[in-house]
Amino acid sequence: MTIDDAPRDALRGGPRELLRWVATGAAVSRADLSRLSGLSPSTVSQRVEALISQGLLEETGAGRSRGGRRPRQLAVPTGGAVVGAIDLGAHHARVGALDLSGRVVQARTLPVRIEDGPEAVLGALLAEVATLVDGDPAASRGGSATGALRGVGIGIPGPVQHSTGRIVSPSRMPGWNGFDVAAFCAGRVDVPVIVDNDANLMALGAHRTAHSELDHAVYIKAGTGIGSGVISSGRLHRGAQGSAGDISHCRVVADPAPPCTCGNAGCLEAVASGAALVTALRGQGVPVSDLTGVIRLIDDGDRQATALARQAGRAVGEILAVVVNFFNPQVVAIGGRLADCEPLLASMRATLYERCLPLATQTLLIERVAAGQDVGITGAAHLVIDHVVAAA
Amino acid sequence: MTIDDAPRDALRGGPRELLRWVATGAAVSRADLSRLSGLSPSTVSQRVEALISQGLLEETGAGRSRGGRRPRQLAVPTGGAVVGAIDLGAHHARVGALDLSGRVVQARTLPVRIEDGPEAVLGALLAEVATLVDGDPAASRGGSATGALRGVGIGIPGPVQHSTGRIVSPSRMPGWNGFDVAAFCAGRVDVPVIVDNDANLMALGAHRTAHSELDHAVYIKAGTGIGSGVISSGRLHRGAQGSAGDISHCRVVADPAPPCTCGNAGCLEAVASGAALVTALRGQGVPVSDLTGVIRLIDDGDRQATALARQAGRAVGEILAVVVNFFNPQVVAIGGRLADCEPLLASMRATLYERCLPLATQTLLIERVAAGQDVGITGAAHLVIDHVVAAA
DNA sequence: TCACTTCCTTCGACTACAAAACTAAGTCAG
DNA sequence: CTGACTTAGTTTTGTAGTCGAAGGAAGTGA
Repeated sequence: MTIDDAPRDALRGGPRELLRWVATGAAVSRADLSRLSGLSPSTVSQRVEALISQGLLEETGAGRSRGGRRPRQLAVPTGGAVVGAIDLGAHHARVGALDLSGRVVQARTLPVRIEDGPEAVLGALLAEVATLVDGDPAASRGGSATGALRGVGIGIPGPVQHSTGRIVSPSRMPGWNGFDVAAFCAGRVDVPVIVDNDANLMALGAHRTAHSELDHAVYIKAGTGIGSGVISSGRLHRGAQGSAGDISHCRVVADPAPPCTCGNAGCLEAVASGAALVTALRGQGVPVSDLTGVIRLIDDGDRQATALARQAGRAVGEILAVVVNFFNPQVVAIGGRLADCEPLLASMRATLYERCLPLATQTLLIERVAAGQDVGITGAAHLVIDHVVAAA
Repeated sequence: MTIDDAPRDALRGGPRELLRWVATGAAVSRADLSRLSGLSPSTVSQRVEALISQGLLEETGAGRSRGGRRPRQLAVPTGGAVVGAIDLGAHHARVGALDLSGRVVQARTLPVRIEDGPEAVLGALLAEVATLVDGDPAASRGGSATGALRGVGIGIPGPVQHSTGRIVSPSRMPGWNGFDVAAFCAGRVDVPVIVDNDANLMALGAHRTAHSELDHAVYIKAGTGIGSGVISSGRLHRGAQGSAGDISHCRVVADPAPPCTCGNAGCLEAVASGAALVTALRGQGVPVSDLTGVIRLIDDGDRQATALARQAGRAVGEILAVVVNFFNPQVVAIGGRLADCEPLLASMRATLYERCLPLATQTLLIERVAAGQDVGITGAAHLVIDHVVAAA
């Protein structure tokens, strides 16, 4: 199924925004919404009515008075697991069932063998989504229209053409090239399936969670691979081919320049990704098997591992410096498993401050992505919710 | 005076867009506009009426029949020089008077000595604008409301906070730091003055002229200095501080890394700008005095100059590769005086194709900015026109 | 001359939103 | 515990923007 881009009303008083204000707790009553959105009370009432009738919003009794009539409290129906989300990683997938507010109701991490191919992997994950959604006690209690699955969002650790849902020459996913994820899933579930790059989903999740008031943001996902997601004017920027944010094969100075899976040498991914760190440490005779091991070594203060982490941080900072000068975002946040790695973060920060225009870093926030391991599925859910609300 | 950002209706059938379609010749009649915009004939008629009554549009008799009633031709009042524009450069300024369609009515290039300070320079240029506008024969003929000056747009070769019109730590403009251009000009002319970075204006001019149907574009301005302008979702992306596109101090690999005016070494500007080429050639004992001389040498096939141009092209390509991977534009165009320098362009292209994700370059256009020396003032005029139409 | 096309306007209807009036339900001072 | 005031939300009415249908204007072509 083909999904067009996020519609215009995303900003400024659209139903989507009303919903989000309620979901985030910024608004509790119709009066709040009226104040926040600038819409007249009558219009808000009308829209709220519509949202309630669609099951996207509900009344939850009266609130505390503020000196007059008590507000009729609004809430996004919680506990109803109505959105499925899959955040596929190199070795694991985070699968979740979320409610309409974007809150995680149920989630679990599953081991994944990408090399088993798309059918096997996605089939198993979709089954798990179904289990999680059905297993939600609230849903089985109620079971009515409100509790029904409304859509599934999927994040893929590689280039995805969001418009078609097709995977395009991924570097670490043998057997997935050209696979039409959306079409495959459409055959298994009868709700909309939205596919996007994992870094994009992280960006969306992090932005909606922590930075919704900022216009321009860049999120780096540093895990086994390395990628980024871009928010421009409050919306996900996917670019012409949908490959925006894919900085993994940007060249960085490194001596020696390690060869990359793409055939070139000195790619950011070959220097700063989790996979690269594992390879490099092994090459130095350190017996690590995976990224977890590397992170443990760094946390333990291992000299070799720390040096590599610093180098990785510098490399990320180098690329990010160009990005920050060019794009001038309000915030740069780093997520993924390497985000908790202090030496990497520190040298990334240092490089950024050293190499950027003072004007660009003057008020720039450089942060860790806060939302933890559920950012990805949160972002996926938001994408689905936006689509559902737009279609309503 | 403070100017807020381009309003929302810029896209999709707003008065601005109608005007532009007429200005570009894409539409000649109300029927054309209806087809192009998707608006109903009645709505178009109504809007056109409003635009005509504001003097922003006029009827110019009947057109050729296409098998039925002849269209009542529409046109933007031409010949009336109603927008002033200044494109300030390091040594010269292009000053122009343009009509509401963005066409240049009168323009001339003046020598400028930036070091004389903002008051002297801007004072002289504003006077010249007044002369050009008044000197327009059509304006003095008609002289009515239509021919009155509606606004002035100014491009500055350094960082500008577009929202306030203030210059922020420019690297090659001694005495200009912190100067409030908009406030200064507001005291001299009684129409809106809009100030922006010169690269942004070039980007806007080039996009409106040649790529108006593309969503995402990057324009490099390579002259005495080096900068870029970014179009995201059809609109100028200025970023958080308004410094977006300022890639002049991104570091590139160069051996030896030449020192930059900013205090660092190896900045793009210190390797690939016109000023850098002059300095480098002089350092090699070649007696050139300015950029014109360098370009002549390159055109003549001088070995040293060509080698430097190639190095410059590689440097630009290196940075641009990151930008293209990150931003994934539909087009990258290079303008400024160095854009006509073949060796530079060629090695930039080569570097770009070598270093970018195939997905990102697959359909990427890499071009020269077409509009010539008037792109800047054209962009400035568009900014002013957009503002005028929005205010109407 | 008549059917048909294209261009544009007029008019009625619909929609989205707002302003004002009104109902509902509370607080608080005396 | 009563009446003035406050806040919340609905209903009613009005207005602006847009569309669709119908129709007038002005042409072409058989």
